[in-house]
Amino acid sequence: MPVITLPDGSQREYDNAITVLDVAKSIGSGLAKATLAGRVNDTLVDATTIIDTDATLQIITAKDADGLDIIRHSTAHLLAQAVKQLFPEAQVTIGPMIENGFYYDFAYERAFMPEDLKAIEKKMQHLVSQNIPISRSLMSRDEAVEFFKGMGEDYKAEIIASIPANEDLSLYQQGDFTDLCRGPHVPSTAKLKVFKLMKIAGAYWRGDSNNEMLQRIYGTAWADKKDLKDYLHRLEEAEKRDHRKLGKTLDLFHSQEEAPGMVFWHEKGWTIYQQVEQYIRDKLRVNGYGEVKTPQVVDRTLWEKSGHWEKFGDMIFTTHSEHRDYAIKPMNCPCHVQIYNQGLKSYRDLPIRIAEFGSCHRNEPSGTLHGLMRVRNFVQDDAHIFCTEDQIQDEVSTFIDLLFEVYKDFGFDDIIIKLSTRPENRVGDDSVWDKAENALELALNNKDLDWGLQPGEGAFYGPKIEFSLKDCIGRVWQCGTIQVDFSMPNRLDATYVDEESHRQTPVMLHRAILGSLERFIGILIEQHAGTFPLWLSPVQIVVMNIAARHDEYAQEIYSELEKQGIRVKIDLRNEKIGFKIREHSMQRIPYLVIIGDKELESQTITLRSQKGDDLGSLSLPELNDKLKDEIDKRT
RNA sequence: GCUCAUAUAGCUCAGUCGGUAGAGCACUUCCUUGGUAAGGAAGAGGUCAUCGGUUCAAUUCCGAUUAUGAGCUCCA
Repeated sequence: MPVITLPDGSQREYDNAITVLDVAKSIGSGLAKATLAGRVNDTLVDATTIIDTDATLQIITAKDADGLDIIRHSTAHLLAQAVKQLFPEAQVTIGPMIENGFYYDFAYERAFMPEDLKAIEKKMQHLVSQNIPISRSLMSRDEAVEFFKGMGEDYKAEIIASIPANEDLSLYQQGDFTDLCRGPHVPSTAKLKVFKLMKIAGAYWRGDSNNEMLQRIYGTAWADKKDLKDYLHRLEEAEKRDHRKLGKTLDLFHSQEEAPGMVFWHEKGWTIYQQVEQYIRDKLRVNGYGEVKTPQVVDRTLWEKSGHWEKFGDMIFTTHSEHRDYAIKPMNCPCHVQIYNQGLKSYRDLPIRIAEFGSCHRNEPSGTLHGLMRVRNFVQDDAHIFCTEDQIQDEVSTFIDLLFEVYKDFGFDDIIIKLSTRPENRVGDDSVWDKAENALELALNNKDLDWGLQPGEGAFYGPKIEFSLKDCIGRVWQCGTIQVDFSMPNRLDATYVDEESHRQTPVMLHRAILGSLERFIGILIEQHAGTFPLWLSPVQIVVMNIAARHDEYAQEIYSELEKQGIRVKIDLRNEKIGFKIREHSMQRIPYLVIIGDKELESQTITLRSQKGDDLGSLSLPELNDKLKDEIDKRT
């Protein structure tokens, strides 16, 4: 006699054990039709699951986030069924749902082609129209291994074999296709209507690059057609913001075959770069950092001593001269320790904060290069803080404040924070790790920040906090970081004298806010879709004439603005004003100044915004004030 | 680094089922001096990524290389 409690608190009593779907039916036929699954006592289950005791129940439909997840997961199975029907030799592996959709990995001797994708999608549609019921059954582990081996599904059998023997496994069957799965799934293929296969890509078996490569088919799936259309539209819009595309059309930078992973900054791009660098330089100065500059080519023995050679040797560019091997520096920290080591340091000197915009080279694998986001030559807003263990928490806390201040100035407030703790392979005593991890965690909690834990993801020398920003396509890029390092100061013989006159080893904090300036500018380009706020705009204002008789006055205005330090250009070309406005608007110039008879007569200028608003006529001092004000506010 | 795809004018892209290529924009010259997102005309511009193979003939077919793109793996 189960009593079912619904989310609104109402209760229904049934004479016998009853399925989720039957409960839905008893509420209404519309709900029954929409039912995809149920949440019984906080556990997601199939619609066909039988409830035989008192329970709370939420009917899951496509309107619930969980419902959409289930649709995506079930669509992955539908994809696998279609592939097996079209390519019986293909072996299935795994097929989870992901953000916006799903994928399924197959092992197949021949590469799937785009035409195959079309055929598979058609087959999927066909399976949907057949309204094939999806049913769940249980099997012991060993039975399941035999079952899949018998079907020639070696990968599936391998997955199952790695599950503890005493566990029963659930299988989902839809027509001629059976897959191992935890579920839940939709009750029949007819519930899956809105999907699209997106692309084919390689993916390593079990995510290990030592294993063979499988073929992954990505798809997107939604509750209704409008959502799919919106999603595809979002992708199109995101493509327009692609920093590589904007970098070209806005003449910011380029790269070419002779220097893969390196950036040729053009005048306009370099102007942005310098604005960003100068901004952060000022921030560091007023926050107690001293800026330094260290060599780019340093004998490899230093890198051997620091431990980088052993761990990252194959990614370090090298050069040699007179029988000595040098590394093109992949990072600044060992050099900063050399500066720290000049002269004896007292505990009274700590903390010492050393900053550098040092050009670093890392020979990143060719397949990972990506526009400005992943390059082989980059500059970080890098700094190292040498301090005592007791000073760690204060330094971390102050750093986080500074980081948020900077991100805010750049218009970012959606920041993802992750704390990475001790990995298996590490240096240093556990007691020291305890102390460092606690310091980082405490600093985060004292600020009431949301953060995620990444156990085991810390660097070999210490735990770290990572701060990431999302780009326009939802890709997450790590920018800021603060890492505690117990290893390098010791390896490179850094010491200080404590209160009792004893030599101690300082702790070193590695920290960056923007991370790679290259990557950060890539994110800025996408964030603003190329239309930068005035303070970052490479060209802030363009002065243009209506006709040749206005040249002299236009030139005067131009010179005055230039004297004020405004990044101004002048356009006196023999073109119609509409043509010039179009060109400069497309180049995202924030303000356009128009000079004609009217302006010449009244000794004013007419101002037009990038968006196309007519801002009326202003005197030169008024214009200067307006620009200065906006630049200072960084809006 | 791995899988798959791509590489044609400064840019965006057509095209050649093997017979040395075309558009729009940009560029140059001339006309036009025009008030808020494209005024008109003419002209110039390409060893079809590189190297090799097949062929009477390769930009086109095949192979390798390099770079780029989408993923995977990696990221001090």
